[in-house]
Amino acid sequence: MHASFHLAAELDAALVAAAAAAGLPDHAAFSPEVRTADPRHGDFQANGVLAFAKARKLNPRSVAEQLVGAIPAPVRDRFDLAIAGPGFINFTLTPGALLGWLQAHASVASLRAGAAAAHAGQTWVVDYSSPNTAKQMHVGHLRSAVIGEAICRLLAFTGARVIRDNHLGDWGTQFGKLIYGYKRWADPAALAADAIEELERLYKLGNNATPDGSPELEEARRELVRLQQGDPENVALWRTFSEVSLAAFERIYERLGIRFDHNLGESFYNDKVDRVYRELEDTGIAVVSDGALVVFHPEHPRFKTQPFLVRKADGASNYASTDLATALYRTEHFQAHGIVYVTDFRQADHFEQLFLTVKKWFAARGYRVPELHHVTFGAVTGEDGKALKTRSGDVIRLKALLDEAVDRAYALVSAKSAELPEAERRAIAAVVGVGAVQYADLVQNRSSNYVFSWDKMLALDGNTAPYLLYAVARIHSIFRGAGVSPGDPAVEAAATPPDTPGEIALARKLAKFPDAVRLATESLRPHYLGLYLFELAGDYSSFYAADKVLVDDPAIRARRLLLCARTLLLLQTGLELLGLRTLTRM
RNA sequence: GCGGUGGUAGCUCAGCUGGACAGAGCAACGGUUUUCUAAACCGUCGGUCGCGAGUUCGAGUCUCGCCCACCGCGCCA
Repeated sequence: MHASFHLAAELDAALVAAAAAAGLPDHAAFSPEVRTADPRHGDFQANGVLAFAKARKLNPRSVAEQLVGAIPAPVRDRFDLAIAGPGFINFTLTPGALLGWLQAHASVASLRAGAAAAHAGQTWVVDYSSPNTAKQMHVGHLRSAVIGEAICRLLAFTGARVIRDNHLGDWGTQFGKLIYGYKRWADPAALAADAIEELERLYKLGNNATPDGSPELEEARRELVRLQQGDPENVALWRTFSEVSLAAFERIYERLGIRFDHNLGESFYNDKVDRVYRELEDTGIAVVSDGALVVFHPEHPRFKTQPFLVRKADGASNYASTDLATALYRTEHFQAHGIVYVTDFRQADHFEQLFLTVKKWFAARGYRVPELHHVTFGAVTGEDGKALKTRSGDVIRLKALLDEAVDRAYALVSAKSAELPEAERRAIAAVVGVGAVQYADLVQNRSSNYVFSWDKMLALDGNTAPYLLYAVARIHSIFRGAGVSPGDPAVEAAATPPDTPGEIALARKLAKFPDAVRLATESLRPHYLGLYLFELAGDYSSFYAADKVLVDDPAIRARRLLLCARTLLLLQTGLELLGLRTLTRM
């Protein structure tokens, strides 16, 4: 049976064709707007008829009737069609069509092939995590890393070549203070034991010892100048700071399933900012103001007076300089079609100015202008509602958060599954604990702030990773009991169409996976996929409670095993897209 | 002052870019296991969608005004 991957897209195309076939006036302007529907009404719904008819003073219901009458047979055969309300067209998959869709999409490769059209042939650079070196990662660093990685995986799944770039904060005035502190108070034993902890201590000492206007601050500045001029001792120190920091970051990234292609920090662009200054001045985009090189955007209500400061009055670069150089490098060297920046909302102005400047600059020089997206997210705040800041004293270390999550998961798995050997319980706890932290960040719409709370971030029931992982584990358990592998072709060929309410609800949910992926990717909001997976796991759990899989009737058994196999495939694929690992037992 | 984001059930949050009676988790209360993993399932309770106007066949969603919270706005990143 014919079974396109993305059913909503197929219906959209069918309605456009039907509008032409029915000879609707002005049909080229008709946009069906097919989307997933409330299950009470159907699987998909065309909303565009109302607006189209209304604008042309036509009767919406009669337009809908003409469209329905002109829908081609291959579509009509697979959906129950209904016109409802003022002029919605509802499409409900028939049981046979559900079976066809499930049988047709049996592997990750098949899903990927169906989804890959969205970004085929494109290269996307994702700039995420990007911590400052010589500092521990704390809970405030979690969101960028977790959301960024999910976006990378979604883009790759939908066909893009993805370049993961960790734009480290490895350059700037803070290194003068750190070197100042290091040269006076470094403790070799502490460095050997926990280098980054010691560097953080030394930075604090250096920072406290160099108040504004003090001779000590002048000395710290001289250390920075020496570093920038290539003084061997300071360069060697700086290099050590970076290596030590990166090694510590890698241990966190490994636990979160993140592997960067590049760690091109700010220092990498040191020798690339002069070209930025030159081209911005040559094109007249930047001007000198109060000694600094700045960009104004006269067409913008605010940025016509609020400057984008690309070079400081003392001639030094800042993050605007390096971000401009970075955008150019990504466009020229990586041939990026799109660049995604995953940082918190406080940098919204910066990126808006950056994007405006890049577009003008690239257009003036004839460079291709990539798509530029700032993926913002809210801050993680303390109980006082204020953002957690690196310098505000006792911030919670990311490592400590993950450790605590794993500890709590271990206690739970030991209580629930005491019969499992300890090593396996440890392994399960690592997946469940870290997954719970990742999922907690991914299931929430990223734009709102939230107050940090151990209990919230480490919750293990409700809409959380363990709920999804548990559904996966139960499916594996069924296949162990059945003695067949998920996706066994002989079993699936014997399947009959879904029949019970539980089977049908689950099958209908499965067929909407493409919409969830599309929505999450287009909007760069992974929580849409997270919510879908939660609903899918819920439908599976209801089905599981209502309909026993391993029954004697071979046809019923086969179709339920098909549903189990496909739920497993989509849950595993979806969780992997979010950056989570899965389990076969828990 | 200008601008950004947010304000939805007791708590934490969704709400697919304007669609059908506003949803979920937690909490509270009640029920389900001699049957594939009860980390589950089923049910009950619970909302002036911050406030007020407006646009629309239709508004939690768009426009305007106001209130509250957090944040940004020239040499930190």
